[in-house]
Amino acid sequence: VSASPEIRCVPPPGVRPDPLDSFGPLALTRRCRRGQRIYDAGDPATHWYRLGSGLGRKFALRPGGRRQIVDLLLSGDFFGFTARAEHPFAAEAALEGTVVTAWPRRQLERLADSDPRLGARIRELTIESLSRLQARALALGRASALEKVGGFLVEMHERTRRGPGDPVVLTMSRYDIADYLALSVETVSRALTELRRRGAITPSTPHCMTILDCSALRGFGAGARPATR
Amino acid sequence: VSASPEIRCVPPPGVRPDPLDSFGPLALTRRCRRGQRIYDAGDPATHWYRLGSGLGRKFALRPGGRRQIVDLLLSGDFFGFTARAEHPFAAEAALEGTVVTAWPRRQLERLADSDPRLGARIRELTIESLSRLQARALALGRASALEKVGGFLVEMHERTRRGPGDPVVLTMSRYDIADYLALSVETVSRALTELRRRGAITPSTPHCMTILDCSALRGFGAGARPATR
DNA sequence: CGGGCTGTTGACGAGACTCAATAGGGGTGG
DNA sequence: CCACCCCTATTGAGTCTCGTCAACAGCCCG
Repeated sequence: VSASPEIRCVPPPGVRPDPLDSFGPLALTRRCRRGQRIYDAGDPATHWYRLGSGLGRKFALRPGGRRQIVDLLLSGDFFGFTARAEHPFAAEAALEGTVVTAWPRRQLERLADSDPRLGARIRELTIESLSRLQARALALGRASALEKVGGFLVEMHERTRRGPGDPVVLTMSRYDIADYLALSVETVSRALTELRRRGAITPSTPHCMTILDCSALRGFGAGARPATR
Repeated sequence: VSASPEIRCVPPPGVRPDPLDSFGPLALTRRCRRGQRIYDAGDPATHWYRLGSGLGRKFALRPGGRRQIVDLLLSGDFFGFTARAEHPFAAEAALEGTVVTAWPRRQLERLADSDPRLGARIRELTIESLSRLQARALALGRASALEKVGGFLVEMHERTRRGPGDPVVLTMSRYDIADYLALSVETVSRALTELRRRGAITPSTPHCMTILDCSALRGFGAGARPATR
């Protein structure tokens, strides 16, 4: 946990209250610069984290030098859980001023043993994280680039908890999207252009667009193929 | 939980003892036919499960009719955890005679509140499942088919806990592998042929092969590409 | 004002998917 | 017990998507 200005006991704004907040004295909140590491792959997994605001990315670097983003972290997302003693992936802030809260893992686990409410909350959190990753396996398995990007827009719209008519705000770069979907940047860009051409989205700026046809986004590229059994 | 012959309090053989086993009276163990559903997508998530022996698959059906296997379940794997009230995916036995144990979720959660050891064990299980899915996101993100299939062989070799020189036994069909890696059956078959041709594996039967060059399997297709961004 | 970063678009080629044919195996029913 | 058939696995040929290389425009920041 080597980072810049540290603030104690500061509940992040805009996030619903949490049983974990009652353990404020244990928590350590800090503000990160863009690209700043929260932890590195191989670091001892001493803490659990929650992203307060901004954007984070959990990723691995492939032998070829290519980056694979395993999970994009939005406000309220918990991360850093691992069964092993060391983090298998790295995590870093993807935006300037990203706020991250850290709890010491050992102490929290001890407290959970005496406080069922905390224990249940932690189970809930890991299961939520699990659901996110399952959805992710599905997204990565999608056949076409159009379907991947379309599904990504819907996912982001849902995860940022915006109304049906509200535009999606993509705070991450095209490179982040590409590495998240295992596509090239050019393909992501082309897919967005194509979705626009087909009238599924209307972009105002490159990082903000309105979803016109949500169901189309989900189903694009899903050509009727017979089920392989 | 609508299934054939039900056996109570039968600890599955070949699996290490578990705190959960002390709740035998709660558990319900059953033997499944090949292709038999354990639960369907949309079913109320009333139970947690462990696969005793055989093989299971957790999957989703895409609009196009294509199947995406979200997780392959091996002996000892726990599954069925979800944050929601309903299972987002379906799970079924992939082999004849697959043995599955089910615990009622509500009761287990109540017990976990009073027994820290059980609570910790459940946390551990979900986190293990989490790790498996993260590794999966990585596998699906791999670029080439050769790399996907190579990585799959290594994953199966590790997960079945066999010695370095022991052959990998693939109890699942090529279709299962294809749907797991989001490839077509033909591509999987061709990749295996190519790996054999390159001397990375030596197959005895279609479902059993010896890994000769493990590091090659991992790195295949990882052509040196410059890091995006 | 200049330089690097980001985003978009075009041209080209490699790799994966589809369609198709064939061989082997296991299970079922006659 | 045998024969048939369906399921599984493999291989070939053609098409098409996506990755790569390249060029270019806009923007922020120094």
